[in-house]
Amino acid sequence: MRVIAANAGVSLSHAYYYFESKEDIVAQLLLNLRQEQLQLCQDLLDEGNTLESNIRIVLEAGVQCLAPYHEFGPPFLKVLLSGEHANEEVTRIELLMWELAVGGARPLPPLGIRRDLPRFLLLVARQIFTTWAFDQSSQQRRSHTLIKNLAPVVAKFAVLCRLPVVRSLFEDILALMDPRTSDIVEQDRAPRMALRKPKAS
Amino acid sequence: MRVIAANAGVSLSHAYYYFESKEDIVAQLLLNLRQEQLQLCQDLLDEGNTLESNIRIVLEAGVQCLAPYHEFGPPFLKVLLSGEHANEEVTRIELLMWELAVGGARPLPPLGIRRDLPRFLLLVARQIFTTWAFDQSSQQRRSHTLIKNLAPVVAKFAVLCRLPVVRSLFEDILALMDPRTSDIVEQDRAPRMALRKPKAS
DNA sequence: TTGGTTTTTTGAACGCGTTCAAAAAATGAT
DNA sequence: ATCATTTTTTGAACGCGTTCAAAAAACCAA
Repeated sequence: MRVIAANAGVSLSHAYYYFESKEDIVAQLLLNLRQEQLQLCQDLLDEGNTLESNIRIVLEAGVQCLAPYHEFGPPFLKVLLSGEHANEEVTRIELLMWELAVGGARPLPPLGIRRDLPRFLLLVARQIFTTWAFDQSSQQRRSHTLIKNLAPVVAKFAVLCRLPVVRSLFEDILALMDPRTSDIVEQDRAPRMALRKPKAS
Repeated sequence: MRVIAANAGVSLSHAYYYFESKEDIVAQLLLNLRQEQLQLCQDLLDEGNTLESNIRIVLEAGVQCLAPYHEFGPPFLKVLLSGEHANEEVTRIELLMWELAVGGARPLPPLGIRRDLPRFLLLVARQIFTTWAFDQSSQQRRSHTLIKNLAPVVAKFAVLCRLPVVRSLFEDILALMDPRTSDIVEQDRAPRMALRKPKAS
Protein backbone atom coordinates (compact mmCIF):
# COMPACT_ATOMS: atom_id res chain seq x y z
CA MET A 1 0.00 0.00 0.00
CA ARG A 2 2.86 2.37 0.80
CA VAL A 3 4.38 1.74 -2.62
CA ILE A 4 1.07 2.17 -4.40
CA ALA A 5 0.37 5.41 -2.59
CA ALA A 6 3.86 6.71 -3.33
CA ASN A 7 3.56 5.80 -7.00
CA ALA A 8 0.24 7.59 -7.12
CA GLY A 9 1.81 10.60 -5.44
CA VAL A 10 -0.48 10.60 -2.45
CA SER A 11 -0.05 9.81 1.19
CA LEU A 12 -0.58 6.30 2.50
CA SER A 13 -3.81 7.04 4.27
CA HIS A 14 -5.18 8.88 1.26
CA ALA A 15 -5.18 5.66 -0.74
CA TYR A 16 -7.99 4.53 1.55
CA TYR A 17 -10.02 7.49 0.37
CA TYR A 18 -10.31 5.81 -3.04
CA PHE A 19 -10.17 2.13 -2.13
CA GLU A 20 -11.67 0.32 0.79
CA SER A 21 -8.72 -1.97 1.25
CA LYS A 22 -5.85 -3.62 -0.49
CA GLU A 23 -8.13 -6.51 -1.37
CA ASP A 24 -10.42 -3.99 -3.02
CA ILE A 25 -7.56 -2.82 -5.23
CA VAL A 26 -6.79 -6.41 -6.13
CA ALA A 27 -10.46 -6.92 -7.03
CA GLN A 28 -10.43 -3.84 -9.27
CA LEU A 29 -7.25 -5.03 -10.92
CA LEU A 30 -8.82 -8.40 -11.63
CA LEU A 31 -11.84 -6.68 -13.15
CA ASN A 32 -9.61 -4.59 -15.41
CA LEU A 33 -7.71 -7.66 -16.51
CA ARG A 34 -10.91 -9.53 -17.30
CA GLN A 35 -12.06 -6.61 -19.44
CA GLU A 36 -8.75 -6.71 -21.24
CA GLN A 37 -9.19 -10.44 -21.77
CA LEU A 38 -12.68 -9.87 -23.15
CA GLN A 39 -11.36 -7.39 -25.69
CA LEU A 40 -8.65 -9.83 -26.70
CA CYS A 41 -11.21 -12.61 -27.07
CA GLN A 42 -13.53 -10.50 -29.17
CA ASP A 43 -10.69 -10.01 -31.63
CA LEU A 44 -9.86 -13.71 -31.81
CA LEU A 45 -13.21 -15.50 -31.58
CA ASP A 46 -15.05 -14.20 -34.63
CA GLU A 47 -13.81 -16.75 -37.11
CA GLY A 48 -16.02 -19.79 -36.66
CA ASN A 49 -13.41 -22.08 -35.15
CA THR A 50 -14.15 -25.34 -33.42
CA LEU A 51 -15.37 -25.34 -29.85
CA GLU A 52 -12.08 -26.86 -28.76
CA SER A 53 -10.19 -24.05 -30.40
CA ASN A 54 -12.43 -21.41 -28.85
CA ILE A 55 -12.01 -22.90 -25.41
CA ARG A 56 -8.27 -22.69 -25.78
CA ILE A 57 -8.47 -19.14 -27.06
CA VAL A 58 -10.45 -17.90 -24.10
CA LEU A 59 -8.35 -19.73 -21.51
CA GLU A 60 -5.06 -18.73 -23.09
CA ALA A 61 -6.18 -15.12 -23.31
CA GLY A 62 -6.91 -15.35 -19.62
CA VAL A 63 -3.53 -16.57 -18.51
CA GLN A 64 -1.88 -14.19 -20.96
CA CYS A 65 -3.57 -11.12 -19.50
CA LEU A 66 -3.04 -12.25 -15.91
CA ALA A 67 0.53 -13.45 -16.35
CA PRO A 68 2.18 -10.14 -15.33
CA TYR A 69 0.29 -10.34 -12.04
CA HIS A 70 0.76 -14.02 -11.31
CA GLU A 71 2.17 -13.17 -7.91
CA PHE A 72 -1.33 -12.05 -6.97
CA GLY A 73 -2.82 -15.41 -7.92
CA PRO A 74 -3.93 -16.39 -4.39
CA PRO A 75 -5.45 -12.98 -3.60
CA PHE A 76 -7.22 -13.04 -6.98
CA LEU A 77 -8.68 -16.42 -6.14
CA LYS A 78 -9.74 -15.28 -2.72
CA VAL A 79 -11.52 -12.26 -4.13
CA LEU A 80 -13.29 -14.44 -6.66
CA LEU A 81 -14.37 -17.11 -4.19
CA SER A 82 -15.25 -14.86 -1.30
CA GLY A 83 -18.11 -13.40 -3.32
CA GLU A 84 -17.44 -9.87 -2.14
CA HIS A 85 -16.22 -6.78 -3.94
CA ALA A 86 -17.06 -6.25 -7.60
CA ASN A 87 -16.90 -9.89 -8.56
CA GLU A 88 -20.41 -10.25 -9.94
CA GLU A 89 -19.16 -7.96 -12.70
CA VAL A 90 -16.15 -10.22 -13.20
CA THR A 91 -18.47 -13.22 -13.44
CA ARG A 92 -20.64 -11.37 -15.96
CA ILE A 93 -17.64 -10.77 -18.21
CA GLU A 94 -16.41 -14.33 -17.89
CA LEU A 95 -19.84 -15.68 -18.76
CA LEU A 96 -20.03 -13.35 -21.75
CA MET A 97 -16.74 -14.70 -23.07
CA TRP A 98 -17.98 -18.28 -22.80
CA GLU A 99 -21.17 -17.33 -24.59
CA LEU A 100 -19.08 -15.95 -27.41
CA ALA A 101 -16.94 -19.08 -27.44
CA VAL A 102 -19.99 -21.37 -27.60
CA GLY A 103 -22.11 -19.28 -29.94
CA GLY A 104 -19.24 -18.75 -32.37
CA ALA A 105 -18.12 -22.36 -32.48
CA ARG A 106 -18.57 -24.36 -35.71
CA PRO A 107 -20.01 -26.87 -35.71
CA LEU A 108 -22.35 -25.62 -33.00
CA PRO A 109 -22.48 -27.72 -29.85
CA PRO A 110 -25.52 -29.99 -29.41
CA LEU A 111 -28.68 -27.97 -29.15
CA GLY A 112 -29.66 -29.51 -25.84
CA ILE A 113 -26.69 -28.10 -23.97
CA ARG A 114 -26.02 -25.00 -26.03
CA ARG A 115 -27.75 -22.75 -23.57
CA ASP A 116 -26.10 -24.19 -20.46
CA LEU A 117 -22.66 -24.89 -21.84
CA PRO A 118 -21.31 -21.39 -21.10
CA ARG A 119 -22.13 -21.78 -17.42
CA PHE A 120 -20.48 -25.17 -17.45
CA LEU A 121 -17.38 -23.73 -19.06
CA LEU A 122 -17.35 -21.03 -16.41
CA LEU A 123 -17.03 -23.75 -13.78
CA VAL A 124 -14.27 -25.44 -15.72
CA ALA A 125 -12.47 -22.13 -16.12
CA ARG A 126 -12.63 -21.51 -12.39
CA GLN A 127 -10.87 -24.79 -11.88
CA ILE A 128 -8.17 -23.76 -14.34
CA PHE A 129 -7.89 -20.45 -12.57
CA THR A 130 -7.39 -22.21 -9.24
CA THR A 131 -4.61 -24.27 -10.74
CA TRP A 132 -3.02 -21.23 -12.32
CA ALA A 133 -3.17 -19.22 -9.12
CA PHE A 134 -0.91 -21.68 -7.32
CA ASP A 135 1.11 -22.79 -10.31
CA GLN A 136 4.73 -22.59 -9.27
CA SER A 137 6.21 -23.97 -12.49
CA SER A 138 8.26 -21.56 -14.55
CA GLN A 139 6.14 -19.40 -16.86
CA GLN A 140 3.11 -21.28 -15.50
CA ARG A 141 3.97 -24.07 -17.91
CA ARG A 142 1.71 -26.48 -16.03
CA SER A 143 -1.32 -24.27 -16.55
CA HIS A 144 -0.65 -23.98 -20.25
CA THR A 145 -0.30 -27.73 -20.56
CA LEU A 146 -3.49 -28.24 -18.61
CA ILE A 147 -5.34 -25.88 -20.93
CA LYS A 148 -3.99 -27.64 -23.98
CA ASN A 149 -5.05 -31.03 -22.69
CA LEU A 150 -8.35 -29.90 -21.27
CA ALA A 151 -9.80 -28.17 -24.32
CA PRO A 152 -10.21 -31.36 -26.39
CA VAL A 153 -11.66 -33.25 -23.44
CA VAL A 154 -14.33 -30.65 -22.82
CA ALA A 155 -15.11 -30.43 -26.52
CA LYS A 156 -15.43 -34.19 -26.65
CA PHE A 157 -17.68 -34.11 -23.62
CA ALA A 158 -19.90 -31.54 -25.32
CA VAL A 159 -20.29 -33.80 -28.34
CA LEU A 160 -21.01 -36.81 -26.16
CA CYS A 161 -23.81 -34.86 -24.53
CA ARG A 162 -25.89 -35.94 -27.51
CA LEU A 163 -26.10 -39.28 -25.67
CA PRO A 164 -28.78 -39.13 -22.98
CA VAL A 165 -26.60 -40.77 -20.33
CA VAL A 166 -23.83 -38.25 -20.76
CA ARG A 167 -26.29 -35.43 -21.07
CA SER A 168 -27.86 -36.27 -17.73
CA LEU A 169 -24.43 -36.13 -16.10
CA PHE A 170 -23.96 -32.70 -17.59
CA GLU A 171 -27.26 -31.56 -16.12
CA ASP A 172 -26.44 -33.07 -12.74
CA ILE A 173 -23.11 -31.33 -12.49
CA LEU A 174 -24.57 -28.00 -13.49
CA ALA A 175 -27.41 -28.35 -11.01
CA LEU A 176 -24.97 -29.18 -8.22
CA MET A 177 -22.88 -26.11 -8.70
CA ASP A 178 -25.81 -23.79 -9.25
CA PRO A 179 -25.98 -21.66 -6.10
CA ARG A 180 -29.78 -21.85 -6.26
CA THR A 181 -29.54 -25.57 -5.64
CA SER A 182 -27.93 -24.97 -2.28
CA ASP A 183 -30.86 -22.91 -1.09
CA ILE A 184 -33.27 -25.79 -1.33
CA VAL A 185 -33.38 -27.27 2.13
CA GLU A 186 -36.78 -28.52 3.12
CA GLN A 187 -37.85 -30.76 0.30
CA ASP A 188 -35.72 -33.58 -1.01
CA ARG A 189 -34.86 -32.85 -4.60
CA ALA A 190 -35.81 -35.60 -6.99
CA PRO A 191 -33.07 -36.29 -9.57
CA ARG A 192 -33.80 -34.15 -12.62
CA MET A 193 -34.43 -35.80 -15.96
CA ALA A 194 -33.89 -39.34 -14.75
CA LEU A 195 -33.31 -41.11 -18.02
CA ARG A 196 -33.28 -44.53 -16.51
CA LYS A 197 -35.62 -45.49 -13.74
CA PRO A 198 -33.90 -46.93 -10.69
CA LYS A 199 -34.87 -50.53 -10.12
CA ALA A 200 -36.34 -49.93 -6.69
CA SER A 201 -37.16 -47.09 -4.32
CA MET B 1 0.33 -15.38 17.26
CA ARG B 2 0.40 -13.24 20.39
CA VAL B 3 -2.69 -14.99 21.72
CA ILE B 4 -1.36 -18.43 20.88
CA ALA B 5 1.95 -17.69 22.54
CA ALA B 6 0.21 -16.32 25.62
CA ASN B 7 -2.07 -19.36 25.85
CA ALA B 8 0.96 -21.58 25.57
CA GLY B 9 2.67 -19.57 28.30
CA VAL B 10 5.64 -18.56 26.19
CA SER B 11 6.81 -15.33 24.68
CA LEU B 12 5.74 -14.29 21.22
CA SER B 13 9.05 -14.88 19.58
CA HIS B 14 9.40 -18.25 21.24
CA ALA B 15 6.43 -19.56 19.27
CA TYR B 16 8.67 -19.32 16.22
CA TYR B 17 11.05 -21.74 17.87
CA TYR B 18 8.46 -24.47 17.43
CA PHE B 19 6.63 -23.33 14.28
CA GLU B 20 8.01 -21.74 11.15
CA SER B 21 5.09 -19.38 10.75
CA LYS B 22 1.43 -18.91 11.45
CA GLU B 23 0.63 -20.71 8.21
CA ASP B 24 2.67 -23.62 9.52
CA ILE B 25 0.48 -23.79 12.60
CA VAL B 26 -2.60 -23.74 10.40
CA ALA B 27 -1.15 -26.58 8.34
CA GLN B 28 -0.49 -28.64 11.46
CA LEU B 29 -4.01 -27.96 12.68
CA LEU B 30 -5.41 -29.15 9.37
CA LEU B 31 -3.34 -32.32 9.61
CA ASN B 32 -4.65 -33.00 13.11
CA LEU B 33 -8.21 -32.48 11.96
CA ARG B 34 -7.76 -34.85 9.03
CA GLN B 35 -6.43 -37.50 11.40
CA GLU B 36 -9.47 -36.98 13.55
CA GLN B 37 -11.68 -37.32 10.49
CA LEU B 38 -9.92 -40.55 9.54
CA GLN B 39 -10.60 -42.03 12.94
CA LEU B 40 -14.23 -41.01 12.69
CA CYS B 41 -14.48 -42.58 9.23
CA GLN B 42 -12.90 -45.82 10.33
CA ASP B 43 -15.65 -46.17 12.91
CA LEU B 44 -18.43 -45.49 10.43
CA LEU B 45 -17.30 -47.10 7.19
CA ASP B 46 -16.98 -50.77 8.14
CA GLU B 47 -20.54 -51.77 7.47
CA GLY B 48 -20.75 -52.42 3.75
CA ASN B 49 -22.92 -49.47 2.83
CA THR B 50 -23.49 -48.22 -0.68
CA LEU B 51 -20.89 -46.06 -2.36
CA GLU B 52 -23.25 -43.11 -2.17
CA SER B 53 -23.61 -43.59 1.54
CA ASN B 54 -19.85 -43.90 2.05
CA ILE B 55 -19.21 -40.75 0.07
CA ARG B 56 -21.58 -38.86 2.31
CA ILE B 57 -20.03 -40.34 5.42
CA VAL B 58 -16.52 -39.24 4.51
CA LEU B 59 -17.54 -35.76 3.40
CA GLU B 60 -19.80 -35.17 6.37
CA ALA B 61 -17.10 -36.35 8.74
CA GLY B 62 -14.85 -33.80 7.10
CA VAL B 63 -17.09 -30.79 7.58
CA GLN B 64 -17.98 -32.01 11.05
CA CYS B 65 -14.35 -32.12 12.20
CA LEU B 66 -13.48 -28.83 10.54
CA ALA B 67 -16.62 -26.96 11.56
CA PRO B 68 -15.15 -25.46 14.77
CA TYR B 69 -12.39 -23.93 12.68
CA HIS B 70 -14.47 -22.72 9.77
CA GLU B 71 -13.06 -19.23 10.21
CA PHE B 72 -9.74 -20.65 8.98
CA GLY B 73 -11.32 -21.97 5.80
CA PRO B 74 -9.37 -19.72 3.41
CA PRO B 75 -6.00 -20.32 5.12
CA PHE B 76 -6.72 -24.06 5.13
CA LEU B 77 -7.39 -23.93 1.42
CA LYS B 78 -4.27 -21.92 0.78
CA VAL B 79 -2.13 -24.39 2.66
CA LEU B 80 -3.65 -27.26 0.74
CA LEU B 81 -3.29 -25.66 -2.68
CA SER B 82 0.10 -24.09 -2.19
CA GLY B 83 1.67 -27.53 -1.93
CA GLU B 84 3.97 -26.53 0.89
CA HIS B 85 4.10 -27.53 4.53
CA ALA B 86 3.03 -31.01 5.59
CA ASN B 87 0.27 -31.36 3.05
CA GLU B 88 1.49 -34.48 1.33
CA GLU B 89 0.65 -36.17 4.63
CA VAL B 90 -2.79 -34.60 4.52
CA THR B 91 -3.27 -35.86 0.99
CA ARG B 92 -2.16 -39.33 2.06
CA ILE B 93 -4.82 -39.42 4.75
CA GLU B 94 -7.51 -38.11 2.46
CA LEU B 95 -6.65 -40.72 -0.15
CA LEU B 96 -6.72 -43.44 2.48
CA MET B 97 -10.24 -42.43 3.50
CA TRP B 98 -11.44 -42.61 -0.09
CA GLU B 99 -9.84 -46.01 -0.49
CA LEU B 100 -11.79 -47.17 2.55
CA ALA B 101 -14.96 -45.65 1.14
CA VAL B 102 -14.53 -47.36 -2.23
CA GLY B 103 -13.21 -50.69 -0.99
CA GLY B 104 -15.91 -50.98 1.63
CA ALA B 105 -18.80 -50.08 -0.64
CA ARG B 106 -21.38 -52.75 -1.55
CA PRO B 107 -21.98 -53.36 -4.32
CA LEU B 108 -18.39 -52.69 -5.32
CA PRO B 109 -17.90 -50.03 -7.99
CA PRO B 110 -17.14 -51.25 -11.53
CA LEU B 111 -13.85 -53.11 -11.63
CA GLY B 112 -12.44 -50.88 -14.33
CA ILE B 113 -12.47 -47.77 -12.19
CA ARG B 114 -12.12 -49.30 -8.77
CA ARG B 115 -8.45 -48.57 -8.58
CA ASP B 116 -8.69 -44.97 -9.76
CA LEU B 117 -11.95 -43.98 -8.12
CA PRO B 118 -10.33 -42.92 -4.83
CA ARG B 119 -8.15 -40.41 -6.64
CA PHE B 120 -11.18 -39.15 -8.49
CA LEU B 121 -13.07 -38.74 -5.24
CA LEU B 122 -10.13 -36.85 -3.83
CA LEU B 123 -10.54 -34.31 -6.61
CA VAL B 124 -14.25 -34.06 -5.96
CA ALA B 125 -13.62 -33.64 -2.25
CA ARG B 126 -11.20 -30.81 -2.92
CA GLN B 127 -13.96 -29.05 -4.78
CA ILE B 128 -16.30 -29.52 -1.83
CA PHE B 129 -13.60 -28.23 0.46
CA THR B 130 -13.21 -25.11 -1.65
CA THR B 131 -16.92 -24.48 -1.43
CA TRP B 132 -16.93 -25.09 2.29
CA ALA B 133 -13.98 -22.80 2.91
CA PHE B 134 -15.88 -19.79 1.59
CA ASP B 135 -19.34 -20.89 2.62
CA GLN B 136 -20.93 -17.94 4.37
CA SER B 137 -24.32 -19.52 4.97
CA SER B 138 -25.22 -20.20 8.58
CA GLN B 139 -23.84 -23.50 9.87
CA GLN B 140 -22.38 -24.03 6.38
CA ARG B 141 -25.82 -25.19 5.29
CA ARG B 142 -24.86 -24.79 1.62
CA SER B 143 -21.95 -27.21 1.98
CA HIS B 144 -24.14 -29.80 3.65
CA THR B 145 -26.73 -29.48 0.90
CA LEU B 146 -24.04 -29.77 -1.73
CA ILE B 147 -22.73 -32.95 -0.14
CA LYS B 148 -26.19 -34.43 0.04
CA ASN B 149 -26.87 -33.70 -3.62
CA LEU B 150 -23.42 -34.61 -4.84
CA ALA B 151 -23.10 -38.06 -3.34
CA PRO B 152 -25.80 -39.68 -5.50
CA VAL B 153 -24.49 -37.99 -8.63
CA VAL B 154 -20.99 -39.32 -8.13
CA ALA B 155 -22.31 -42.76 -7.28
CA LYS B 156 -24.40 -42.69 -10.43
CA PHE B 157 -21.38 -41.61 -12.42
CA ALA B 158 -19.39 -44.52 -11.03
CA VAL B 159 -22.05 -46.98 -12.16
CA LEU B 160 -22.24 -45.36 -15.59
CA CYS B 161 -18.52 -45.90 -15.95
CA ARG B 162 -19.43 -49.40 -17.05
CA LEU B 163 -20.30 -47.74 -20.36
CA PRO B 164 -17.15 -47.19 -22.41
CA VAL B 165 -18.09 -43.62 -23.35
CA VAL B 166 -18.54 -42.55 -19.76
CA ARG B 167 -15.52 -44.52 -18.70
CA SER B 168 -13.32 -42.69 -21.17
CA LEU B 169 -14.50 -39.38 -19.74
CA PHE B 170 -13.53 -40.60 -16.30
CA GLU B 171 -10.07 -41.49 -17.55
CA ASP B 172 -9.70 -38.16 -19.31
CA ILE B 173 -10.60 -36.14 -16.24
CA LEU B 174 -8.26 -38.11 -14.04
CA ALA B 175 -5.43 -37.77 -16.53
CA LEU B 176 -5.97 -34.02 -16.73
CA MET B 177 -5.69 -33.45 -13.03
CA ASP B 178 -2.82 -35.83 -12.55
CA PRO B 179 0.19 -33.61 -11.87
CA ARG B 180 2.34 -35.95 -13.95
CA THR B 181 0.31 -34.96 -16.99
CA SER B 182 1.44 -31.39 -16.65
CA ASP B 183 5.06 -32.38 -16.92
CA ILE B 184 4.70 -33.71 -20.42
CA VAL B 185 5.74 -30.86 -22.65
CA GLU B 186 7.62 -31.98 -25.70
CA GLN B 187 5.46 -34.62 -27.29
CA ASP B 188 1.80 -34.06 -28.09
CA ARG B 189 -0.25 -36.49 -26.09
CA ALA B 190 -2.56 -38.58 -28.20
CA PRO B 191 -6.05 -38.86 -26.68
CA ARG B 192 -6.12 -42.03 -24.60
CA MET B 193 -8.62 -44.74 -25.39
CA ALA B 194 -10.27 -42.92 -28.26
CA LEU B 195 -13.51 -44.86 -28.59
CA ARG B 196 -14.63 -43.13 -31.71
CA LYS B 197 -12.26 -42.17 -34.45
CA PRO B 198 -12.51 -38.52 -35.46
CA LYS B 199 -13.71 -38.15 -39.04
CA ALA B 200 -10.71 -36.19 -40.15
CA SER B 201 -7.59 -35.04 -38.41
C1' DT C 1 33.82 -26.48 39.93
C1' DT C 2 35.18 -24.39 35.77
C1' DG C 3 34.71 -22.69 31.16
C1' DG C 4 33.04 -23.40 26.65
C1' DT C 5 29.30 -24.96 23.69
C1' DT C 6 24.73 -25.72 22.47
C1' DT C 7 19.87 -25.19 23.31
C1' DT C 8 16.09 -22.44 24.87
C1' DT C 9 13.89 -18.00 25.68
C1' DT C 10 13.24 -13.28 25.37
C1' DG C 11 12.59 -8.11 24.29
C1' DA C 12 12.87 -4.90 20.95
C1' DA C 13 12.19 -3.81 16.55
C1' DC C 14 10.64 -4.03 11.52
C1' DG C 15 7.27 -4.07 7.64
C1' DC C 16 2.72 -4.17 6.36
C1' DG C 17 -2.41 -3.17 6.18
C1' DT C 18 -5.42 -0.30 8.45
C1' DT C 19 -7.75 3.51 11.24
C1' DC C 20 -8.72 8.04 12.80
C1' DA C 21 -8.69 12.57 14.44
C1' DA C 22 -7.57 16.61 12.63
C1' DA C 23 -5.48 19.81 9.21
C1' DA C 24 -5.93 21.75 4.60
C1' DA C 25 -8.51 22.82 0.73
C1' DA C 26 -12.62 23.48 -1.84
C1' DT C 27 -17.41 24.86 -1.88
C1' DG C 28 -21.46 27.65 -1.13
C1' DA C 29 -24.74 30.67 1.05
C1' DT C 30 -25.04 35.43 3.16
C1' DA D 1 -15.30 39.03 1.49
C1' DT D 2 -17.01 36.15 5.36
C1' DC D 3 -17.96 32.19 7.67
C1' DA D 4 -19.96 27.52 7.94
C1' DT D 5 -19.99 23.19 5.64
C1' DT D 6 -18.32 19.67 3.02
C1' DT D 7 -14.61 17.39 0.62
C1' DT D 8 -9.86 16.13 0.35
C1' DT D 9 -5.43 15.06 2.45
C1' DT D 10 -2.33 14.00 5.96
C1' DG D 11 0.60 12.27 10.01
C1' DA D 12 0.60 9.50 13.75
C1' DA D 13 -0.63 5.49 15.61
C1' DC D 14 -2.45 0.57 16.15
C1' DG D 15 -2.49 -4.55 15.52
C1' DC D 16 -0.47 -8.26 13.45
C1' DG D 17 3.13 -11.59 11.61
C1' DT D 18 7.86 -11.84 11.61
C1' DT D 19 13.00 -11.37 12.58
C1' DC D 20 17.15 -11.16 15.19
C1' DA D 21 20.72 -10.24 18.31
C1' DA D 22 21.48 -11.36 22.66
C1' DA D 23 20.31 -13.06 27.36
C1' DA D 24 19.28 -17.18 30.11
C1' DA D 25 19.43 -21.90 30.78
C1' DA D 26 20.99 -26.46 30.07
C1' DC D 27 24.58 -29.39 28.87
C1' DC D 28 29.16 -31.37 28.87
C1' DA D 29 34.08 -32.15 28.64
C1' DA D 30 38.41 -30.72 31.50
